[in-house]
Amino acid sequence: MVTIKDIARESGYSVSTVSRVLNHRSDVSPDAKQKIEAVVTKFNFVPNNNAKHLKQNNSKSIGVMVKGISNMLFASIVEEIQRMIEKTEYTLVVSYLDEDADEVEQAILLCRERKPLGLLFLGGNPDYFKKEFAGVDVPCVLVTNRANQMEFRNLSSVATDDVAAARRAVDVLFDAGHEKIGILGGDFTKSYTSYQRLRGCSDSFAAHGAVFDADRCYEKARFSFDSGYRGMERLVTKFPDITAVFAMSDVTAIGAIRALRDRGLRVPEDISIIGFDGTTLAEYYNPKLATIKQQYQRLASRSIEILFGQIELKKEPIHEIVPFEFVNGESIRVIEHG
Amino acid sequence: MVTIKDIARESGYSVSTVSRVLNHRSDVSPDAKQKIEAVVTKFNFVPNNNAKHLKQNNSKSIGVMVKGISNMLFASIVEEIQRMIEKTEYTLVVSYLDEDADEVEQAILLCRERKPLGLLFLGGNPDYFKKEFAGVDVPCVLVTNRANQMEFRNLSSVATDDVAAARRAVDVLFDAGHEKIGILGGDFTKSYTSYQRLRGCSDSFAAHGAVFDADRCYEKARFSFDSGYRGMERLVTKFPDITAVFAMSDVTAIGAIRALRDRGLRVPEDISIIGFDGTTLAEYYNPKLATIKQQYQRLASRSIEILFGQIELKKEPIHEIVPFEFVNGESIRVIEHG
DNA sequence: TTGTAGGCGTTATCAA
DNA sequence: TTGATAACGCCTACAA
Repeated sequence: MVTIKDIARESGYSVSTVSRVLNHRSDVSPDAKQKIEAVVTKFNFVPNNNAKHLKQNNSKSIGVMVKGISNMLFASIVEEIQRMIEKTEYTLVVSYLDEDADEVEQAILLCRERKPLGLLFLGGNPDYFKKEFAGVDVPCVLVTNRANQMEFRNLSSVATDDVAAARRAVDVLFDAGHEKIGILGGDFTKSYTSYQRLRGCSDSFAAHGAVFDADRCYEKARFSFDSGYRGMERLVTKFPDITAVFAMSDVTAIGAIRALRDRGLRVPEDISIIGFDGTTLAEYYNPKLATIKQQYQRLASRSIEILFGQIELKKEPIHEIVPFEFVNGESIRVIEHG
Repeated sequence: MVTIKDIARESGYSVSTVSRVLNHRSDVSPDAKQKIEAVVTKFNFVPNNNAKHLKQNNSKSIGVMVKGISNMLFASIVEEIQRMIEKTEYTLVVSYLDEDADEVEQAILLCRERKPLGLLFLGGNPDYFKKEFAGVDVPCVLVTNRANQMEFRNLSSVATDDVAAARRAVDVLFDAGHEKIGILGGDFTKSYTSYQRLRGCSDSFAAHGAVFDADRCYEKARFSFDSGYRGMERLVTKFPDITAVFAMSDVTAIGAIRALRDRGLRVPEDISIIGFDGTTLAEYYNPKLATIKQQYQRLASRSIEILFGQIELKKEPIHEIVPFEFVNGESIRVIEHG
């Protein structure tokens, strides 16, 4: 292995001068710079990151805690973040967690082990934050969930307004003339996102003078095709005269559609469905899935900008709302009441 | 920051004894072990990876080079690998590359920077391997592509037989009575996988006494919905009497189906489609997509096993073929020739 | 079974 | 503008 010492010996300069050249510092003569760079190229030398970071006690890395492996929205956001980070000198350390895992506990572990300069949480549960977040001392951004009610000086958030978005989804169903509406969502005792969206649902029910009975019209489903399928089976069994469903993710919605078709029910003729997230998949599915679109590019870019603002410019935390959008598809039937 | 010295001081033992306990070595008295572990827990101490790896000059990590961000098969494989690696003391360093990027060049960079103990290539181009792979000196496994014709003593492979699998896909279309068959695949001058699958197609054409005219029946499409959509538009334009399409990935196939529907063509009534990869998506799509299923769990598990065999047991490279499987769906119409 | 000391490759401090 | 030297936190001979 070729080290900085080899470069020093070969170029005739000292280790310190080589280090200075490597780090693009100005207090080096052009002459030395040029000679050393030539040797570096010749030996194809790349500094040892471990040594560098041991000395500097940081790793120029950003940790990303992703809650839910099958969550396509998060996959898109990660992809987007990856693309942006590539252009910088930072590296990304991505950790995939279970939908219901304790992300803050994991984050604390990650910080100990990898010393990232900042953290991005894709999804998060405020309970965990309140309980343990004091143990995290690097700048963080909570993405897709709001964190404005928690006053941590190192926690920003970039989120969609889940209550309003879910309410909008259910409003769409009511407006299309549906009254027997079911919900397919996460475990709202564990997932704050699911809880918020559930609130949106119940708001919509209330606004339309309907009674929201979670026992009857809510069924648990994780964010996967398979779980959506099984959740829909249970929902249609306990709520047979259902005419419309709001699924809290596109993936869940698609699993649900398949379950309905396998029972001989058509979408949207027999049952209407609206999803959530607005992933590319929704657009390409048959029927094209009506959904609430979260602007994932925007969520990604703002998260990174805010995080860098906190890391490099020591800015104050910001709590930002990124607008959602209803995207119609072919999965909702309008019922004419006569 | 709490270091091994703090633990030593606090526990009354020396740094080396603490180190021994940390590394689960046997030459420590139960007494010392217990006391030290208590202090470690109390202080929530986690060793500094940089220091550890600097000394050991490796990072107990496995690099994964993923060619193609939107490739759902690769995503499934990565997920599976992640799950298996979690149980070991290794960590994963995942690099996402463009479909047509030079993965070997990137791998060499990664090795310099991160010193992984082994490398997994999800997708790869033999040209790049032949040209530069000699520069990689850690054990590697090429996944989904064969590497048996290249004799590197540190390169194994676990693959689906792309030629046979693609041939099978086109055979299925011929057997269903189709003759005007189009192909939607990658750039076969750059992607070896695409090239192999193209060969399988042409074999099938030959076996059925048909002329394979790539200019007419082949259209380029990357492994994304969007690209499948546009590729299909071009294909149907230049080959208007087409009745069946083999798309070299499920994602491409779904993009293609949407393009056809947007032109008022139905699948499978007007045009039949078969995909490739056998991702969960194919199963949940409407119509359920006929596809060639690659056993991604098996590809993942064998890759890891073989890689660990090379790393830890210094085994010889292996070139393994994992069988594929035709999975029927609702996207192929059988034409009765009368 | 335990402790001492040296070194892994780099950067930072200070002196020249 | 340069160079010598001391860290960074950990592991590992080797000695006790």
